[in-house]
Amino acid sequence: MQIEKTNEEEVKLEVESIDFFVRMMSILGLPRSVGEIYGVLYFAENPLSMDEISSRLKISMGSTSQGLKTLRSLKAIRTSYVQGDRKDHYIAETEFRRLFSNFIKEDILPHLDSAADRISSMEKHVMANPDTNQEFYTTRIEKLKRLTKAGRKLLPALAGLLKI
Amino acid sequence: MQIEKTNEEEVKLEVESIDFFVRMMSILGLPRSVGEIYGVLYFAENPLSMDEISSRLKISMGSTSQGLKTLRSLKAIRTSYVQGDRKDHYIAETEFRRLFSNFIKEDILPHLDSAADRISSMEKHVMANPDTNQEFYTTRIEKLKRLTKAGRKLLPALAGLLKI
DNA sequence: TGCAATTTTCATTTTTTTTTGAAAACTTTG
DNA sequence: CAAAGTTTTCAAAAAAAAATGAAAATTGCA
Repeated sequence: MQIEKTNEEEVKLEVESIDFFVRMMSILGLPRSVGEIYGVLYFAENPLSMDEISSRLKISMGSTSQGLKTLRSLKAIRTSYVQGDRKDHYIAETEFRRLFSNFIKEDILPHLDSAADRISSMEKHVMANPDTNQEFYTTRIEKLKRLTKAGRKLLPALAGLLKI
Repeated sequence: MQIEKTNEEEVKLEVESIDFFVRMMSILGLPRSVGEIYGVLYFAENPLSMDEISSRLKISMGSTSQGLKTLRSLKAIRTSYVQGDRKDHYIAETEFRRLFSNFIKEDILPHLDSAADRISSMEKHVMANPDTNQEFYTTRIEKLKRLTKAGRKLLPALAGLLKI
């Protein structure tokens, strides 16, 4: 059984942490609950179980389970075995570099892949239509190609630049 | 008066373009209509007026006006004067480098600023509470500082790396 | 194995975001 | 300067996203 958080300042710290990560995650387009959960775990000295998280945040078990799933898939948290407790317990992964790299791989690159498909069908439409201003369209399509190519290179590299 | 788009392949190209940019903008958290408008303008050979955009996309003038406002504030489009027409006309800005740089400046950096405030109040709470595991908390706060500092440096530099 | 504890799923509800449409506010020019 | 054309604003409606909670599935232990 986890000891309750009683210290006033620790509670305030947790509140700030939650707020911080809610904002950060919202930049990445992740729902509020995901930020809240990560915020609680980030300053937790011990691994927390799902119902500890859910009751501290006063959010449902359903939301908590979903949020933990998202965070797990981003490898932003990991489970840790706790002696004599059969619940799963969670710890925040604090290597932001890896966290970002997973986010990019999982949430951004797939979009760039589908963008590539879209671009090649644009090319077909321009080819199929010889009597238009081909040069204009071709130039614009080239730009899109360069954009997605650059994105595909730059974004994964970005995480590597994070010296954190 | 604008000549109607009659060519079948051009219409298909426009549809792909709209789809492409709707997806791209949604990565950036921008609403569908913003992507649609940019998508129409990107492959337009001539500047388009607001009602041309709104009727091609079958969206209301209100949405169109809002979307154009957003795109203007990101400097993703610009107005162009058209002889003998009193409506405003719009052209897509196709330098993605500048577009990104504006997005980062406008939509990301402000969040990092408020993050900095949040971190300094975290520090106050840890200071105010001498009997806790100070080292643990201090280390985690340091990480957040490094993260936001890195973000503030890296993100604006990112746009510069886009050779587009 | 069977049972209680724990976690996940998912239809429904709630909340948030986006769009609409009509009125208000501008602008241009006759 | 007034009237028609154009654009913006904003309350209300619609759509999309997220949270709830209860039932179903899974898990671990006796």
